[in-house]
Amino acid sequence: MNLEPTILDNGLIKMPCLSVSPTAITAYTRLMDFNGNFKTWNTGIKPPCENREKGFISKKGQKSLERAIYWFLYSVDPNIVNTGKGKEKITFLTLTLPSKQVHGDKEIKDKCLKQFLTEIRSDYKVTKFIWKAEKQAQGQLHFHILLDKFLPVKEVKQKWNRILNKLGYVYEYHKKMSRLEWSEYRELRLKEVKSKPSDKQKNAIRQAFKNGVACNWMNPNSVDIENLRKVGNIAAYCAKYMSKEHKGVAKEVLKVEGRIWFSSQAVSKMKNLLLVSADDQTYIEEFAQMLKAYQTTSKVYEAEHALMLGVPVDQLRYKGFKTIPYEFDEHCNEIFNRERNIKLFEQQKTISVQTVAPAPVELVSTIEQLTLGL
DNA sequence: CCTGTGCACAGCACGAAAAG
DNA sequence: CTTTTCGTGCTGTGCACAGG
Repeated sequence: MNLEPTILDNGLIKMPCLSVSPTAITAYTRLMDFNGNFKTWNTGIKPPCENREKGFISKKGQKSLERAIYWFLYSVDPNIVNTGKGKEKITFLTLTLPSKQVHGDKEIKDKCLKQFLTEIRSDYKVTKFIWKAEKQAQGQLHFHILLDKFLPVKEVKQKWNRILNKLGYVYEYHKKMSRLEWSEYRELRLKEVKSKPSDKQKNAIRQAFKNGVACNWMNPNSVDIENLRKVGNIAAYCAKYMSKEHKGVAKEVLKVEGRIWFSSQAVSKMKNLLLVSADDQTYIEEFAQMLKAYQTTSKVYEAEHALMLGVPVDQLRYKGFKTIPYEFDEHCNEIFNRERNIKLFEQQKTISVQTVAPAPVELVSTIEQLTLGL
């Protein structure tokens, strides 16, 4: 694409703009008049469309979910995106139903998920979160939630079970499990193990039975907190895990009624920074220099209407680029009150030069890999 | 890749009231 | 007192298709 502004026959300008995300910078063109107002390309004809939910996340929904995840992680701690440090500041949990789902998806979301979110907001001061609803193979609704605090599993489990039992899900579990003798329970659990069970697994089952009896089967394992310790690229992992596309035939039982995902307002307002060079070409010129610096790598992707540099802004900052990273900082201050601390960035510089800079130039073969997080 | 468009409505925020 | 529910206003997403 062309990085120079061009004047059209109708007097409007095709203006190159930059969209800056934590992980990439993309150049594209927008239509402007001479007063600096954006104009739309289209003719004002509204295309016919049916705004109906499909039950599955769309391609576009996937993209915005991924973008929300990247911005969320970056706002909690830039290191999570840049170097992988800071995992202890977030929680990635899965909420499930301990017995067969008998209510509609909307009802469960309204009565249980809504209340759960309200409570963790007040109890743990959670302000940023993203949730995604999915169905398991048997059509059981469950939720993945990414949030900005480190939560204690035990408490969260009790909380979720208490809330769930408003609809009777814990009591149903209790009724089913308290009937079982140890031998029956063991048999049931061993069915889940595909290969020959190890001693460790056998012990775990025995312990689970003991725990179940101890709490009268009223505290099922309905909460799972993902252990992120061994995950290298948290951002890519979460984005992939949460926004994974539904494969194969769109089965009716796997459809989710109503909202598929949502982010809190604090996350919703995090949008990519838009840079327009109205009077001078400072931003575009710096972007061109950036492209030059990375021209031999696979970080540059050119499409017909877009030119993308898949390098994190902070990394560009350490490379010595100033203007765009500075604007990006200002933007971050506005949308999530990041403390502007030059010393912090100087410290990061020394760390990041070692952890980020020597990264081998890996082959990015697809646009998906390059743009993950946009 | 990026944008805009418009409608319905999910669901957030917040406060207040009710329930425990 | 704390927890839960309810009411209201309003934000912003999903949807398909248009443009570059």
